[in-house]
Amino acid sequence: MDTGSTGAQGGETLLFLTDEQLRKGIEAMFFAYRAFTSDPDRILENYEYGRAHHRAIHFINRQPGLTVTALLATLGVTKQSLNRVLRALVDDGLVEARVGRRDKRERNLYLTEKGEALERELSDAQRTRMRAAYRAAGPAAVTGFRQVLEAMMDPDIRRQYQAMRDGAA
Amino acid sequence: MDTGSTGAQGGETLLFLTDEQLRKGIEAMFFAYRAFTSDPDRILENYEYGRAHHRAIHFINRQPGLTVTALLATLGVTKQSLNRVLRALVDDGLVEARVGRRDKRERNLYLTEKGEALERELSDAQRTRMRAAYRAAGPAAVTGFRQVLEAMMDPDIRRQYQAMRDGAA
DNA sequence: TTGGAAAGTCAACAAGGCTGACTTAAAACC
DNA sequence: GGTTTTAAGTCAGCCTTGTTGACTTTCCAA
Repeated sequence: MDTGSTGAQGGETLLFLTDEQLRKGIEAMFFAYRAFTSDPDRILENYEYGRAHHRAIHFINRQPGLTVTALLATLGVTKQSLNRVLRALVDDGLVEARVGRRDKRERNLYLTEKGEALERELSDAQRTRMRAAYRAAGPAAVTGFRQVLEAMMDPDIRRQYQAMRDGAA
Repeated sequence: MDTGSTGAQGGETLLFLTDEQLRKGIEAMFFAYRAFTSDPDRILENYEYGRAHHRAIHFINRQPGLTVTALLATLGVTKQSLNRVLRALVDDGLVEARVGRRDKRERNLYLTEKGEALERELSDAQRTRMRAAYRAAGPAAVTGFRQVLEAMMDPDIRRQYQAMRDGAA
């Protein structure tokens, strides 16, 4: 039904596109992603937070002053779901929601010092693993890694990702 | 605190290990993984199943006859959590749990034809995206992609992954 | 001045994790 | 042969994080 061994343009067999190769990639994604989230998860247990809080903190740190709507779009969850998380972070003094200057309906989100401290703790753990993997695999592998991941994203998100990539120098 | 611009052994600056590069990698993982799971998720909505059922089906298909304990170790969840999922799949006739031949305490898990049909539907969708990403990025990128993901896994899981990789030809 | 957008909130629900306690059957050990 | 351990299964209850639906307040803009 789906052998993957489709004849290539140049007549070359695309061995890296066989079903078996694709399955390996699928499993690698599953196992690697689980490892990737495990370090921050362990840290978050000590606080009263979960993965959802981590994601909010990450993107607020990344784009300080972004609006709730923008964060909603980035995270891909509902307003109600994000609100629960955001309220906890604001109440606990990790995130500040300032009334928009141009448009007073908007809330611009910023990390407080306390929020930045947690962000650093979480991202340090995550970067440590990422750094070890990058170092083990080497620069060429890292380029390929990023290329495949980008190609896998939905186009809208890819644009957003690339804008963020180019923006934050 | 953590500039990432550590001097290399050869005196060369490791640009691919800067904090910024690592953060890009972290975000790429997040966005790509979400896209990666979205196709099967959409299909599963039509049935009464979720991501947990998909994972069980995937690994039973991959290693037919594996025991409940082995599946537990692969998925990294509790017995109670898996049981809920597995019971539904057995009751609905997608998975068969045969009493072990050597050890009658064990249950060897197999997909039924119905189970295989759903597995195919799910993995077709996931492989279609993976194939498009692989094709867009090219063989060299795919090699790098797999290398980084493997390096990111926890060692125990990596061994398990590699065994599965080498086993299923 | 009125329509619509941004934000926030309440309530209820579902999936899928978790812990703890306990049973049954069978293997393994002594 | 009796005891201990292991594999599986189950019940109950809890938590996080997602969902829908309904509704309010504020405020920009046509």
